Amino acid sequence: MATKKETRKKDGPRLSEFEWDVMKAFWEVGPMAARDVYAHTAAQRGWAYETVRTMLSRLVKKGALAYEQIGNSFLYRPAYTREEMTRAAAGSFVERVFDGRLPMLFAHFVGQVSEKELEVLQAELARLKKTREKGEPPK
Amino acid sequence: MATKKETRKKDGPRLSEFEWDVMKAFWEVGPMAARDVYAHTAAQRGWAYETVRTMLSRLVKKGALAYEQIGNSFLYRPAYTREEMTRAAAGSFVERVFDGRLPMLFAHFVGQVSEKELEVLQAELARLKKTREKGEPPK
DNA sequence: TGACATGGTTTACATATGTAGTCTAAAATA
DNA sequence: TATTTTAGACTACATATGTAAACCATGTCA
Repeated sequence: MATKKETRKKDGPRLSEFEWDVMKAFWEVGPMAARDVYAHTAAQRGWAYETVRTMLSRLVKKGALAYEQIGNSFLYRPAYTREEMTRAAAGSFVERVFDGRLPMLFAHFVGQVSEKELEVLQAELARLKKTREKGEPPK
Repeated sequence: MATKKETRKKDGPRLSEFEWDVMKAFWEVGPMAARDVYAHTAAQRGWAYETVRTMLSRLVKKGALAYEQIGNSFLYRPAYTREEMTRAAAGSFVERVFDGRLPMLFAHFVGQVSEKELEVLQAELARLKKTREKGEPPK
């Protein structure tokens, strides 16, 4: 292990389950106005427009979304990348469920990968290993 | 199991973050009375005894803990194995954060494994692959 | 047998979350 | 300019969660 002390990067605020859905919509389609979010999520979630706006407000309040005014319409966009948010969520998940032990996590999930995913994963690991052997710090 | 539909004892109730801590204590040390849980968790969490008991009550109510009376004392024990609970938590996590795509999950975590873990993981994958090639269904 | 331990039940209270409505201000558009 | 669209701010309300106290029943031990 390169470093022992996990440096707390800007992992962003914690998102609730449904807030994740909203954020994912943003990461998928980019900046949106409230109406777009409504169109995008209500279709699958059945949310009322007002509910979407409450979600947006809360996300803005907790700093997960930024917005800029374009004329009368506000354009919201994620204040963090999906990777950053994912890092935070993944970290607390591993901590909570697997006591922070990645091997436990892998042990749990490897059995679920498909044939093809397995091969992709193996290739990836091989590549990662080679990268590390070359001394290049991963990521 | 005669019926086929059989409500396949699903993966247990959803646990909150701190409820996980309580459950982990049980999976680690086995059945406990309230005061044991208090001794075990309060040390690290700073919970009041009453708080521990509230946790226990809620966990019983949501079916995560079972208990049996032994004299005056009640002995609580997990109603699900850690594996079952983990499966549920892991499933919803992968769904929420990685859209249910395991490759995304692996892509996220492989970069965090240490050298040694990497090798162990590779070995495990190789073994898994071989197992599958032999036609044995995984798990 | 009476105090104490132990557990149950109930209550409390703040924050978070899911789900939404209302009322208002400001901007766009007819 | 008047009407419509949008966003904002405030309000609502149930359930969940974190944290705990109060009160009650009953078994246990001195």
